[in-house]
This record gives sequence, structure tokens and C-alpha cells, in this order.
Amino acid sequence: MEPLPRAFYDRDTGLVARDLLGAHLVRTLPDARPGGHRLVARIVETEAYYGPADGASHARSGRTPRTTVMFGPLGHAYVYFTYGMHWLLNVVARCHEPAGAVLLRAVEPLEGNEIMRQRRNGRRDEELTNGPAKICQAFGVNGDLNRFDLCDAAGPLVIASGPPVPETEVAAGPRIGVRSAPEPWQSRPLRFWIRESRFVSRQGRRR
DNA sequence: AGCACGATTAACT
DNA sequence: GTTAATCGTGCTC
Repeated sequence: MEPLPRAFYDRDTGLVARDLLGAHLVRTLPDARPGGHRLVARIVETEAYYGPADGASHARSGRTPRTTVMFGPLGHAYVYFTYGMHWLLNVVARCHEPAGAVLLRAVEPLEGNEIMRQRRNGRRDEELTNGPAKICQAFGVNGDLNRFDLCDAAGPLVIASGPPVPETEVAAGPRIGVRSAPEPWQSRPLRFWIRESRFVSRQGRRR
């Protein structure tokens, strides 16, 4: 397991979002024995959120208690709570903007599927982690992991390198759930996914 | 102090 | 296609 280096996140946020496709999300559970409970999944869908200028980003309100982490160190987790029940996981990434992050929207389970299935109420593999809040439920991610360093191989949550995804397999389109954001932010193609993956969210649908 | 709404999901019709 | 669940956040008064 080789964590992506911090420099990986020191680039245009959209580029980082695209290049995170194919990388691995690795969760080492608190009770893990050596060689024991570990969850691994391949990232198949992401979204880029730029800084205060991005009308769809939480950073549009500037630096607040919630958004401070996006102004902080690259490669750290931005985990937030929404709709009164769901956690969503981002990784801090930017180069010239003051804040930025990439939302992990869908991953493909590779290891630890049984533990994910327990946490996801017995659903089939395609529905374990095909949505941003589903990832957090399956991986046991909540506010306790906010600000954690995803570049730290010894940490509880890591993004590691994986087989690169060729450009021909990458699709891009408008971000999901930002229809009330002002243009051009509502329409910019900042959502990236692996075209043929059965594990992406909102298949066929939009909005 | 009060309010409207949300980077969603699951269960409906 | 529609809607309830449920509460932190940021904004207004």
C-alpha cells in the first residue's frame, strides 16, 4: 500500500479529481489485528470543488468553522454532516485557489466486502458504496475522521495509488446536487467517473 | 433566537 | 416520478 504523496494534491482541483479515479481508498479499522480488518475500494467517481469563487462549494461562504479544513493542509480529510443523517468524505486539494477539495462519490469494493455489507444492511456489492454517503456508511467514516491525514500510511484512512485509468475510460459531466448554484458552477463538468463501471452513483439519472 | 436549506438516501406511487 | 427522515450550518432579526 503506497499512499499518494501530498504533492499529488498540489495541483488544479479538477485534475486531482480526474486522477483520483483508479486510486484505492483504504480503511484500517480501529480493532484491526495484524492482517485483519481492512477495507479497500477503487475510486470510480469524484467531484472537484474549488474555493470561495465556486458557487457550489461550501467554501463560497469563505472561512468558517466548517470550511477551515479546506484552507488547511493538502491531502487531509474534509468530512461533513448533511441532511441531518449523512456523512460525506472529501480530500483537500488545490494549487492556486485559497481552498478546494475533491468529493469521493463512488468506489468499487475490493476487500472487506462482508464488513461493508453488514454496515449496509445486506445490500449487493453494486449498492454498497455507489454514493458519497454510502461510502462513509460502509467504511465507518464520520466526523471523528475530519482533518485526518490521508497521506499517512499508519493512519485509519488512506488514499493509495492504484492502476491508472486511461483517458478513453473517463467520462465527465456536471456535478450532482448543485442545481441551485449559480452558473457557470452548476454546469461545469467537474464530475468524473469511470465510464463502464457498474459502481458509479445515479446511473442513467441526472440531478 | 429563529429560519431555510442542504455536495443524500431509501421507500414510496 | 415524489417524498420523509433529521439536524448542523450560515444567515437574518
